[in-house]
Amino acid sequence: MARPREFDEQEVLQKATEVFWKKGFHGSSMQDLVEAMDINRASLYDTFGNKQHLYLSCLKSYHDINQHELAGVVEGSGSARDRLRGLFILCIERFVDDPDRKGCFIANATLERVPGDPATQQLVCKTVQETEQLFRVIVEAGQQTGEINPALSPKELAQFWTTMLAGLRVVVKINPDRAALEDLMRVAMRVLD
Amino acid sequence: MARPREFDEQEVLQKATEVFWKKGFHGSSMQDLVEAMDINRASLYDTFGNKQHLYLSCLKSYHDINQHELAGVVEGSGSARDRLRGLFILCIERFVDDPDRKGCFIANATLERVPGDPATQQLVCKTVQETEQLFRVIVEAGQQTGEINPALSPKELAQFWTTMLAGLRVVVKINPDRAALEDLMRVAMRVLD
DNA sequence: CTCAGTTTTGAATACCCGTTCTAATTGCTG
DNA sequence: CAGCAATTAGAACGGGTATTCAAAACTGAG
Repeated sequence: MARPREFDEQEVLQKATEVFWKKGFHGSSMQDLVEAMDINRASLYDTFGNKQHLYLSCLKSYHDINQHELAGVVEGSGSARDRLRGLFILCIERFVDDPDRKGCFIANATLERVPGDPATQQLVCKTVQETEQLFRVIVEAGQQTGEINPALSPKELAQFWTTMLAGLRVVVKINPDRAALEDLMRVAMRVLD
Repeated sequence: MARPREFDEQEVLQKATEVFWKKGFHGSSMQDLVEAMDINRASLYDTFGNKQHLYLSCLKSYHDINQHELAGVVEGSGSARDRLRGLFILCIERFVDDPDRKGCFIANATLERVPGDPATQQLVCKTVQETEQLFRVIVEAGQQTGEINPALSPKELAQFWTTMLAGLRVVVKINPDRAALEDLMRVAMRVLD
């Protein structure tokens, strides 16, 4: 064999994600990325292809981590309504705790890159479907226990919640206040009655 | 006097808006703008300052047109619920009818430029407040006529609707389907009961 | 008809972009 | 320890970036 890598691929990908997340695709230069990742230009290109490909790798990594975390809440214990609240509170926490106020990387990517970048669009599309599915699982569970009005369409409710979550991801950029965001959630919970 | 301008300021500003709206701030080059506006570089700089300043002028122009249109619906005739629906349907129409799927310029600007560009942030902040105020007017009218549960907080309802509208502005990028968006609106209307 | 005042023109500025190249360095295998 | 193979370093590439400049073109007032 030959000389081994001096860096951990996941580790530097995480650092690149921070840059893209904060500055967007066009707002991040390769110079920014090289400095943040603390690896050489050539290593970057050898390992991650080009800027576009690196961006997608970051987006995928972010998506996987996030979706896994959300799925944990959905599969957790508690009533349907509690798990629904838990989902939102988790997201709100992430937004509010970030001193850089980067919001949601995927939401940012959507508004910057869709339409125009089919690869990003595809990933976002997948994310939306998965998020809807998470909500749907909760709704259907809640309808079985009687917590949620069984006359309502699980699909439409799931889409509503997904939209609401997307809205939070915009609003949080202007008003990153935990209490206000949780108030919003409480109002939105009324559609379940 | 001296030589007069060969172009109409509002007209070329509109063309610049299209570019920024479609490609974002960093995604638009001065070359793109010069070509789209069909004026000379120097004229552009003389009239609009620099790229950042032109961007803000576009954003302000878009904001004014949009807000004026929405205010028209709010001040129009019909029940509170009808006017609420009217507001959403107007926005949905705009999104769905656009072949470029640009979404909402201000939402795009928010996720690309906030935080980091204080001037954009300030304009977005103002827009959010104005939008909330529009919703609030409708809610309070509806509570007087008994269409809307008077026990609910007008402020919180207005914020909820604003968030919902923001959510639509993200979702529409992925699924620009009128029927689906109107379904979302109908679900969201349930919070008023 | 002159000429001051403005706009237009198109080139030029200096710098940053994403990407690639060559050469030097390194660690593992035989 | 020799030699292979991959990684590293840092310069170099052509082209694009936002912005400015000097000169030409133009309009209307005196």
